[in-house]
Amino acid sequence: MDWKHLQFDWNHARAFLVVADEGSLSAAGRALGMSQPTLGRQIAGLEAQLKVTLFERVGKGLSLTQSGVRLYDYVKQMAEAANQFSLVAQGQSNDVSGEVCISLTELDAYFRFAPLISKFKEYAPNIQLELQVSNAISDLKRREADVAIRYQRPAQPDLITKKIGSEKAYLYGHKDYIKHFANKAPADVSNLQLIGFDRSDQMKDYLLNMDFPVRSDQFTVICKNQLVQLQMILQGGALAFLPDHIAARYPELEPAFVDHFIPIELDMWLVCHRELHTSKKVRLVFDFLSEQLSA
Amino acid sequence: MDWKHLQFDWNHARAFLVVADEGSLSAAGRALGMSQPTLGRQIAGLEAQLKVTLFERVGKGLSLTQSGVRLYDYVKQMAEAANQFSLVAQGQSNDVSGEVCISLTELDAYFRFAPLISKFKEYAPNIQLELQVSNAISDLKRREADVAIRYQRPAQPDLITKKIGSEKAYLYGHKDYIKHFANKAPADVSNLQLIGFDRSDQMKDYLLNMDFPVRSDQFTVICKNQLVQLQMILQGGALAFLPDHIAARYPELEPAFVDHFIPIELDMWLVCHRELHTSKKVRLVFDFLSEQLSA
DNA sequence: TTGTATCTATTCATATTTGAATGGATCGGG
DNA sequence: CCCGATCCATTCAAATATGAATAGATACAA
Repeated sequence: MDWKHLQFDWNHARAFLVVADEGSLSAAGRALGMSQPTLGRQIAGLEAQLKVTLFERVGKGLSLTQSGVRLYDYVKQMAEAANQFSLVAQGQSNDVSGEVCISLTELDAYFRFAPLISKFKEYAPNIQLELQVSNAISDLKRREADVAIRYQRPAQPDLITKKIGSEKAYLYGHKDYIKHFANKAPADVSNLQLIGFDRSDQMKDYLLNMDFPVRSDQFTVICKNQLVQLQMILQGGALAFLPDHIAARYPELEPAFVDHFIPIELDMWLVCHRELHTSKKVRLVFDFLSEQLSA
Repeated sequence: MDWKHLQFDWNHARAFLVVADEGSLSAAGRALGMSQPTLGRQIAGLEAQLKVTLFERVGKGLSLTQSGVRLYDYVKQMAEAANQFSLVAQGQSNDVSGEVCISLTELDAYFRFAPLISKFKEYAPNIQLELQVSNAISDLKRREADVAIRYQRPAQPDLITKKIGSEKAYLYGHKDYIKHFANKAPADVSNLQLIGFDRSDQMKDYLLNMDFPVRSDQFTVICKNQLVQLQMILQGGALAFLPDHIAARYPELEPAFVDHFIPIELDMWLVCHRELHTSKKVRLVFDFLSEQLSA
């Protein structure tokens, strides 16, 4: 490696970037938490060392010279790398350690989160994660979990929420089962077998609304565990609600009555207690999930 | 832009990179022109600020921790951007100014150099270039030119040379002319018309060596100017030597007797006087040409 | 084992960098 | 036109970073 060209003051390069972006020494000083004279001297120092005039002092404020413009991109690149450096370093930091509890559904834990664990381990080796896998909405205020992936925006105003995606849920079934009533309208199929979440009539009502003549006795199995539901419809003989991106992983699954069916729109929310947003470890997990799950 | 993550000491990041690469504080100190205690403190400072242990002090020398390895790539990226920054800055530098004289052939000036002028203007706005366009080998020792593009490696040991490519020269002609003796051997074509460089027998001897029965009277035109030669063979009715990459720009040109012809191999050299290699402006031009012309 | 070479860590005097305070300049609005 | 706000440049004392010197540790070879 050739170090000759790295021997200018890198902090001066940062000063250059921030001053260029902020448009004035004072603003840059505020942005970086340094004083205006310091920034001024750093710019002057860089200009002197490079023998390049970077800014034109035009009355109030500074503006980039042509050379400055040409050089800007490179400090920008430096800054982007520096930013990454700092972010990753924060994850590696020794004082970001401890447990963080995440509440999520079986499907998310199984399909979305499981593939991320090794990445997370690299990202923050000192954090242990505890997964609370259930469809029950855990109470973040009581610290049953630190971060949750939810499909309803929580009403409490003191929770921090971030929408990280949306998906559609259809009635899915094995294609061998689906083809029995291909091209038929739901009303023409009498003894459809369904798998329900619970004993509430929520799912039944939703289907009735779309002119699906559903009777309670058609719910062969009631099961809250979505992974089990999935396994059951893979065997054939019944339909269940499933998010599209999950069903897409199984080529043998097909949506039923696509032409007559209005999919359930589900927004995916990342939720976090406001206080915990000041905790480094929780913020790290929150940011990690936000980055990894936003498609 | 978010400046929060840029507020660590960028020079410390540089220290991290160099120490990681050199393997010891002392070596890094030498490489960077700083003292070993300074590097040691910079590393310690960075570790303290990030709260990440970057190195394990293992007896003599330091070795990266897992976190250090993970962070290395980012400082590497910073350094690459910094390197670019410095290189471009050097070109923009006010004290890199003046004239630089380049000696090159007509073909190179016309085809290779002309497309680079605007790029060079950006690269080093304060340098004026003087082109010495001729096939005559200008005497670099007498400063007839500062940098030369040559097709023979100069014998003088006090010249700096760098091979920047190689090309092959064939006998080219207009395809309408070529097709008159397509599939014929050179010996079967009696009155081939050729364009020669000069009155020496160099070209004739070369052809005779390959069993081309060439007579002096077949050299219809003698002309040192290769651009003129090119224009002439484009009109048809004669053949001339031409480097392949130039001929490739003209679809109407085709090489003659490809099966019987051993192309002339030409190595392309960038040549510079040794003393001048200490001159910033000349070094800049030399590096620019070297980078732009090496295919 | 001992000697040599090379490394890191520490000390301390020096050099550099920093920010608060201040003065002077410029812009925009009454 | 003046006033207030905001900017940059300068000054100077304080904080910080630096290198030479030195001490202690480690590896390697005779």
